[in-house]
Amino acid sequence: MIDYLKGLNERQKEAVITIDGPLMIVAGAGSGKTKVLTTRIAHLMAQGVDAFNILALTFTNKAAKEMKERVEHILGNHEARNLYIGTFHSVFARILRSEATKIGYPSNFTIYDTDDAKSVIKTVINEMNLDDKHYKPSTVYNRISSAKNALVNAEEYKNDWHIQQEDMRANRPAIAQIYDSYAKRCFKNGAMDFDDLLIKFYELLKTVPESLSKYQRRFKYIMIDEYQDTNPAQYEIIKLLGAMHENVCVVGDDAQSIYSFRGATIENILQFQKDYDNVHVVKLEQNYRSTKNILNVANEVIANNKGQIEKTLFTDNGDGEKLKLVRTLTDNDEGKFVADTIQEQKLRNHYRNKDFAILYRTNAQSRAMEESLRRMGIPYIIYGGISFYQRKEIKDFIAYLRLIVNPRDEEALKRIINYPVRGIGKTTVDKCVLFANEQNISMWEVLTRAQEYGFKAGTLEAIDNFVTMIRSFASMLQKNNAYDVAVHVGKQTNIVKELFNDKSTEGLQRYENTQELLNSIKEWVDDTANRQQIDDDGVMIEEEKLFDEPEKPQQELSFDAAPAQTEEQKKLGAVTLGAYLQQITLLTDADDKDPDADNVKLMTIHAAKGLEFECVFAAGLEEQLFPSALSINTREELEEERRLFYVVITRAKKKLWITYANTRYKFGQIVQNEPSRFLDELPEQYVDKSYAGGGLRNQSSGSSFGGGSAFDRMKGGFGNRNNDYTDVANAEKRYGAPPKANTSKPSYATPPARPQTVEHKPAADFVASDTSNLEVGNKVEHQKFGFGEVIKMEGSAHNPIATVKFELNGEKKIMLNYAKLRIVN
DNA sequence: TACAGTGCTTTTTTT
DNA sequence: AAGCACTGTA
Repeated sequence: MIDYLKGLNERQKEAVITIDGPLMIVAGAGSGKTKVLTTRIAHLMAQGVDAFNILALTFTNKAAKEMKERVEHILGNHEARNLYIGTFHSVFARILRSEATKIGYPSNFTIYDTDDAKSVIKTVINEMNLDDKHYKPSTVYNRISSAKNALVNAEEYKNDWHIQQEDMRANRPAIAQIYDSYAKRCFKNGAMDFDDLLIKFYELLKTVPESLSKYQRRFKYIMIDEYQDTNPAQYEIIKLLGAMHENVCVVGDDAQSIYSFRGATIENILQFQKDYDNVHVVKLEQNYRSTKNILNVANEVIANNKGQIEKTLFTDNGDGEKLKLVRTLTDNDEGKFVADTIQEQKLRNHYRNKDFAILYRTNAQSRAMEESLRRMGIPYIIYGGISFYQRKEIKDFIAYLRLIVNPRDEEALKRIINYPVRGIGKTTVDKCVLFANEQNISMWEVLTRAQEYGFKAGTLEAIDNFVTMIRSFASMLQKNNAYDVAVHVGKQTNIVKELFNDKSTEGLQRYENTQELLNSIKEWVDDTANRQQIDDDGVMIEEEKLFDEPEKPQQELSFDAAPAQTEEQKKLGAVTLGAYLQQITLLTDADDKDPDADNVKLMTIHAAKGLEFECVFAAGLEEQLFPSALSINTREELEEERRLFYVVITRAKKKLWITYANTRYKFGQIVQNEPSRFLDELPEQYVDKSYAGGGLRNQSSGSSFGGGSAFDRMKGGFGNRNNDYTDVANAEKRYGAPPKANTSKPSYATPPARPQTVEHKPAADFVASDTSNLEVGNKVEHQKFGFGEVIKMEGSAHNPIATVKFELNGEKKIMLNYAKLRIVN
């Protein structure tokens, strides 16, 4: 075993060896939080605590996986596999899978993602004859979700005066009713949405004493990462689970609380100290991640927030470079600047692609970045946005699988009942739903008893065929693993073939996606089976059996009297389709991307929480965007935006660029934004300001205005101002002369002083030479820098870079793909 | 019933 | 810009 206490500082050591009683670790950014958590788990186990008795809740699946691996590494054995580590949602889903029947759900309950949930809400709204333009499913969903996260059920929602006032004011008084119907519909469908995974688990603990005591006894040590981002539902669950042993350790940083929109509240940190006596508090204030310059800026920025736990981050790291604050004309120019700078940094400082992250406030900002990176041939990967599992073809495929496992899943059923087209159209579906509602049975049941409802012969036959097919699939579940079932379904339904026959580019892509889905199911089956192998060898014992007498096989709510666990099922073990589906919805797309792959990472700041990168670009620092226009109405909202800014700054280890554009596209229209107010908060002594009028690539302007580089265009005539700056004087003071506009185009800014260049006037007949054979010693003429001599060649064949010593302007690195050089000799 | 074309809306962040 | 719902046509 590694001497794990070595290499910890005093505070970290304190946090690790304090194992009994409530502990709160206030961990500043980059203070070695993960290290402390993993070491603490290893320490617990080294002290003889059984891994089965340790529960660790993380914010992402990725963090859970990493934690497991690191504990394993420290201990040098595989005991860590037995730890209960995962996200709140996945851990609770797993437990609920074995306990769901106690609260009336089938053990194969479906997990609805946000799209499914909204779809159900929409159905409910329409059935209530409400206008779904006014009662927008997404608005209603958010409202319900907030309620759930605060442990407010439909009944309480209806009776809460304050909540009702809010809904009245928004002229949406029916939300309480929708909430009620929605909850009932989900229950009837045997489905839980994301929030249900929390509140149903809470309900289980509250209403089933055996379950409460079982898990209280089991989880002797509880650890919670990213505690500042927990919501009241999670708080209450922890409180219940930890009540027996009170060995609850929470780790968080109030300065990084950025999920209040999801119901998270910093109150939980204060409440924690009130709820337990003698909370041991440890502050980790030494930062090991960033340079002094970066950290100083971060500290000053966050100091603008009022309420916070007092702490001061410091570091022994070097000063590092100043931060670069860069303004560009457009969002496209911003993208170009970022791509150019990455290219330049790779060559100059030998960085790899994976050393860079481009972080932004909204997913929509990725597009401009993507285009530039693609044009430069820089490999990148985008996190977030539409995940793989949200693609239509994937959801369709999975809907079949869901229906097979849980025939009450009405969302899945409606999705595929006529896909591929089989003559069960909208009219028929509507009728089925109506019958189902009238008789309070599931839509599936209506289908199985279709002959009772007087459908036309043709329709009846179509329904019959459909039911027969689904039943035949379902009969496979007991003997076949998830992969085999999926392959069979793909073949029999013709959905794969249909996509295969679509020879359009999108069709091809969709076909490939279904193949990828099948591959990933295969991978999951193999992985899971492997882990089972270890069970058989006695290293690991699966699931809850360890603690209680074996439970009675649960009544399957699926198909006509499903038999209890058979030998075959036991042999099949954990690789069932049901088990597969249970985890699939909870996967983030970050989970199946390799973080070590050598590509530039693009993601929102939210998604970057907990990560670190050598070089970071914080993009889009503009009013309306960051801080978001929607979050500037209250101090609380604004402070959360500022914390978000703090988070992005503290992701950087070595270098940080902060960029913003004068104009950018929004909903297909150009909008003009002021620089972000947060830029005012950057202390000048740590920041270099500059202007990138299109970066190095001013020969190939791809900017939306066409013709010439941004810089060139700027030199053109300026017309009338037509912008609506509200704080002109201040803006000028900060950022130089005001943006101006010519008549037809948006305003341009005058750049702050650039590095001095002695202007060179090229000859009238200047013609760029072919520079593919350029070599050291060549004399050249550059359009702007004048005459010089090539002193060094580097870069790759398709992106050569020459270092030229100019007579008047000194040494410059010239990217030959973009610059025009005339070879003189 | 199925598809094609048209107009309309888009809330920041996510399990 | 783009996706979606709705309308009209075959």
